[in-house]
Amino acid sequence: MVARSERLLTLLQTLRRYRRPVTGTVLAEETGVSLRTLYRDIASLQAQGAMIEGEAGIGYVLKPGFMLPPMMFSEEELEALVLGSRWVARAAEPRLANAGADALAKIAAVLPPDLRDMVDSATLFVGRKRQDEDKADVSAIRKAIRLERVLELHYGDEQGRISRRRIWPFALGYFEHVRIIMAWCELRQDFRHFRTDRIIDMTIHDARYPRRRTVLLKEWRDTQDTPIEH
Amino acid sequence: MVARSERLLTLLQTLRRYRRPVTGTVLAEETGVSLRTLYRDIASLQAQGAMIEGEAGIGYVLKPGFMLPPMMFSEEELEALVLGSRWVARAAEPRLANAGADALAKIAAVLPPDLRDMVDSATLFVGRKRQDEDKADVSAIRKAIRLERVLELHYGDEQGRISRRRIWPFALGYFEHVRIIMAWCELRQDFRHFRTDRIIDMTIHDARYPRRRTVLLKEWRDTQDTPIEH
DNA sequence: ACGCTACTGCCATAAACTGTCAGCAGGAGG
DNA sequence: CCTCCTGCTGACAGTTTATGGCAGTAGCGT
Repeated sequence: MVARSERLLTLLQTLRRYRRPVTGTVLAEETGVSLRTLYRDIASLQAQGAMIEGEAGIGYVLKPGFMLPPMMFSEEELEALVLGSRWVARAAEPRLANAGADALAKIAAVLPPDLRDMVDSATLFVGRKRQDEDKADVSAIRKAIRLERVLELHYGDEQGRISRRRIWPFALGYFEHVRIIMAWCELRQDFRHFRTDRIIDMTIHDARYPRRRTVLLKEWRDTQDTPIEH
Repeated sequence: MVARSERLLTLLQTLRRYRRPVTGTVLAEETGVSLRTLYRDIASLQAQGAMIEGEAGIGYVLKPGFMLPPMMFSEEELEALVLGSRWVARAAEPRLANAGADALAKIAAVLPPDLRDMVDSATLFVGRKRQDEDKADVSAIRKAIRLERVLELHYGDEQGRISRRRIWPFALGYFEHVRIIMAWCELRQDFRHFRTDRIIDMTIHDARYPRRRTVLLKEWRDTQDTPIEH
């Protein structure tokens, strides 16, 4: 049942062990299969995206890199990967940054639609490492964003004035040592951001807010002078 | 030839579309296959690590998350993923940080040995985003590290004194706005770090340095008071 | 008790895979 | 130019595997 796919993985491993070109005959012997079948296996791997180069008179070479087998990631792990790749794409040297952007694009390409917009709304800012502890339940905020739920906040602003607001959160950002919720504020009828460490109390309403998170995100981006994405 | 694996992916997609439990009969119809075969397909997916839960009288539910199909990553893309995951593991909120560490472990687990030590030596520090432009060819440095080659530097120190050194580079780090090479310095017979923006000129020698990069890395870690890895 | 459903074993049939043989094409070396 | 080595494709038969239908067991909810 899994004989074939296992053999393909073995073939990749074998191919990676050699640095020099390897002839199909050798590969056929090592994988315990006929030459004809090996050619078909190579074709299968190439069809699946493996960067195998074959030249007549030379042999096969696997371009440097690695093929990840099918892997299960939880939603949070996926978010961590996306977030990390994006950070690399912004913060690293140009060459590595490009690699980060490519990796991100590859992952996003195979994501189903309902997870793909997480790539957009995962985070927008990047900052330093230390995080202050605050009482706001970040996973609850994340959940509210995912489910497009109205969030009611008791919020203290810069002058210490406490207000009560209903907001439509659509993204969560990291900036310096605080987390920031990007949201539409029902009170101000405009986009506002809220520092999670200034949240005194919060409630997630059952009601969905009347607009799509992705639309809010896009409109918010359009209001920005300097686009966040390159 | 790929009919089966494609069907399994379709099955995952279908399973993810529903939020509620779905009966096997429905899934069999949607994937165009008999009920018996569907049970076998489910078993295959579970064997490959998919978190599918089936309960008699209820149906099937896919636990939140996503199964990545086999994907080809270049060495640099892989490095970007590793680097990004590590950053998330260190810098993000605890919950996301754990997810980052988990994702990193999952990837490292399936990496062949020759790529796995890249997980260790990829980078050690994390800093802010802006990078100064400097003339040192970072990819060349990376290559010297990978091949364990002696690197000869014309290097200007803090006081502006120019020295010439042969070093054994074993890791490349990011710290604040500069990149730093971690290396064994032949001149000082000790571990030293070198800012890439202070490199005036450099040459990669053909000679390999006489020790293993991973050993140097481990020894250097042992000399640190505060361990870098958690 | 009843209906619904997940799950397993069995078996005949259909489909895919595999190996052998044959032939073509392109690079390396004489 | 020729020869050798190698990648690559097609055709065919033998083998393996996947599939579907059937029967039966067990768990969950009403």
